[in-house]
Amino acid sequence: MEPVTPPRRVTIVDVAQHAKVSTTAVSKVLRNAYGTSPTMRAKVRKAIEELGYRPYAAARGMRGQTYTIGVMLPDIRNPFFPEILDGITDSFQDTDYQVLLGPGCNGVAAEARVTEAMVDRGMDGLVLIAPVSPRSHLERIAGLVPTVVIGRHGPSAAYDTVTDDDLAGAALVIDHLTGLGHRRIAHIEHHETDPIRLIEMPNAVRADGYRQAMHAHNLADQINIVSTTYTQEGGYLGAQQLLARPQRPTAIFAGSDFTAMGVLDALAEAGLSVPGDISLAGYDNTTFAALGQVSLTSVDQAGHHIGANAARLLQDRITDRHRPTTQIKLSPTLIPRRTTAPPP
Amino acid sequence: MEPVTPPRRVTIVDVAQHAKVSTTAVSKVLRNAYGTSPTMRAKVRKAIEELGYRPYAAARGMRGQTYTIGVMLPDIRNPFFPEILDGITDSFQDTDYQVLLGPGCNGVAAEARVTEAMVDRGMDGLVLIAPVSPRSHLERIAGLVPTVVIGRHGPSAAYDTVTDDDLAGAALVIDHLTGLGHRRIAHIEHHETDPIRLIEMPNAVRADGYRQAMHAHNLADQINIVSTTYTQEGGYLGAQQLLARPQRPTAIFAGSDFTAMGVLDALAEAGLSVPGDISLAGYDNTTFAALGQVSLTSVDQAGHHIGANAARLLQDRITDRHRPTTQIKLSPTLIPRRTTAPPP
DNA sequence: CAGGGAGTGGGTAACGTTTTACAAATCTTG
DNA sequence: CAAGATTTGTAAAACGTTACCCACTCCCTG
Repeated sequence: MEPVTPPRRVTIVDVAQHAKVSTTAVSKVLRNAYGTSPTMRAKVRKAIEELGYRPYAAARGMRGQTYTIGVMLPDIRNPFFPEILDGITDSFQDTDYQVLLGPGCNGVAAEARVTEAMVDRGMDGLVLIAPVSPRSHLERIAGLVPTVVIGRHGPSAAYDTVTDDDLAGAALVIDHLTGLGHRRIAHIEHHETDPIRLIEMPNAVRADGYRQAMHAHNLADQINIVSTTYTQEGGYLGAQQLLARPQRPTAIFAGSDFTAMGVLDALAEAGLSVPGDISLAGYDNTTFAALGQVSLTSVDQAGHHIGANAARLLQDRITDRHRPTTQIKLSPTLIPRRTTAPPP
Repeated sequence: MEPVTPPRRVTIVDVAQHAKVSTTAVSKVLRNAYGTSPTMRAKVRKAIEELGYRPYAAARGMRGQTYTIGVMLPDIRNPFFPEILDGITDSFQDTDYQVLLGPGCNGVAAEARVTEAMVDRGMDGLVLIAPVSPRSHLERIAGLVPTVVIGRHGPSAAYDTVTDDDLAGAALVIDHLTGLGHRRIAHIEHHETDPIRLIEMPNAVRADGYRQAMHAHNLADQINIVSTTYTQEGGYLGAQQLLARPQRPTAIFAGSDFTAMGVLDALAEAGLSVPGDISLAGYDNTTFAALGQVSLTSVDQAGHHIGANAARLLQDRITDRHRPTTQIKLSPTLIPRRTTAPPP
């Protein structure tokens, strides 16, 4: 019923014969290269159309280009990443490049596997979203393939970066809460010990932003941090710890929306109302936060812009590998919702 | 500072020279092919290790295999797909295959672009998750590359399929609701007109399951369907329509969790309590449903199993392209939560 | 001891595209 | 109209890997 063997692919040679030109000519037309007359272009285009020819990426790869962009994203479950991804894919929409994703990178080993696989597949450019790999690995990869890193502070000579201004984002939250009259504002952070990551990882920068903003509002004595993880469970445990401390905070700044979800669970369990007893703010403005039942005040990173900028930087670097690297920092905005209100 | 040009890749030739064997020998070791002595394997392995050699996928692709599996997923935002994806990637974890994702496929044109791109890149196998493309396109692709289709009912001679038993899933919901005492149970479906899709698409099968289950419970006269889309907005509009109809239902079966979120918004706006005034059930058991603030009764498709089965079928088909096709249907389970209760 | 099978290894020709070098044809310009 | 410059097209050589075929050595069997 179905063909026993898949039909042989139409190649550039078939096109050349059909159009009665050389294979070189076809190749030139495909790449919009120099040295083609309008007449020839027309002939070749017609032949390509009639034969349904499509260039074979593997063969192209052998000569240097695969027209493929690899995007590594750490956790496909985080509803913040799709925004970035859309920004990237939209930017490559009208180019010859195809974006492919490397999935499920939780941890250094998995990231290494995926990035190496992308290099092995001859990808023309890489976007690494919020990688946790050590800097040395990122720089090695960037030395092999044009690379843009998203969500990692600290400049590099090897790769361009695009980040959210997490320092400013934390300040937005504290400004908002102090504006409402809060003074006892606690923070739940994602635990970090490695000295380089304390400087580069967004979670560490957010915690730093919290401290700086509290200082700026003369609330240094109210600084109250609990250190868990950016997960629902981390938020749950973190909130429990906060409630066990002597002076109960009137507001909690959770480092991510995921964390905030866990906090909500813990507060409900403790019989506390939000925002009646305690105000709560998150970070990332995920789909969760926008749900009517949740309506969580959160910080919106301009995800689409982040992705679009990364795509632009990558295209620039592909055309000129030796251009000096760029660092772009994008400003977040606060989305006030129903989980924040004046203190009781 | 950084190397001006990326260093030339280590090739199989370098390895062969270093190990003092032929390139053929190296290739054989790499592929665990027949005709290698333990001594030679050791020599080659050592050389590979010392030189840090990695096979170049593009070159392999020219000879037929790229060791790459492509997964097309329609909407990265749907929190149900990660489960499937994990099932797939876990299954390929310990093989030489690398899984890559094709992103952002909303619509027939985008799906065609991504699938073609995957074929062009010489992928060894494809998994298409809930594709909306016409059947003819799916069969064409499957004729070129081993393919497994997830979430599309109806058998094909060209590709294997793995689906949730949506008929049974709908029955689970109706059984649960009638068991609680409900009789006026309405359903919000995703609108579908194309005759083939009415048979093949999961949303259509769910609606059908609703009808059949209502019949089975002698509630045929209570069948009450509103036709919108599987989105939050679709749920919102659908619920509004239902509330405007003469007899208000005591329970709503939303075709997806997304839809249910919109229903919750509309009910809250109408001043109705859940489950006090109206019970609500969704489908997919997404992360949303599990949130403490939402706690939505939903149907869980065994996502991980779906993915794992798809991976297994794909590997089987790669080893034997002419094996007859298989259709696997997996049973869903109901997860009762706090949005369903006896009618008022 | 001839014949032959099993176990090892290597030589070589693809695979489909782009790049480099160059020949032929056409156009400028003094 | 000659001499150079530009345009238009081609032939052939890579790129890194694998498949196919052949050669050689043992060792077994009749």
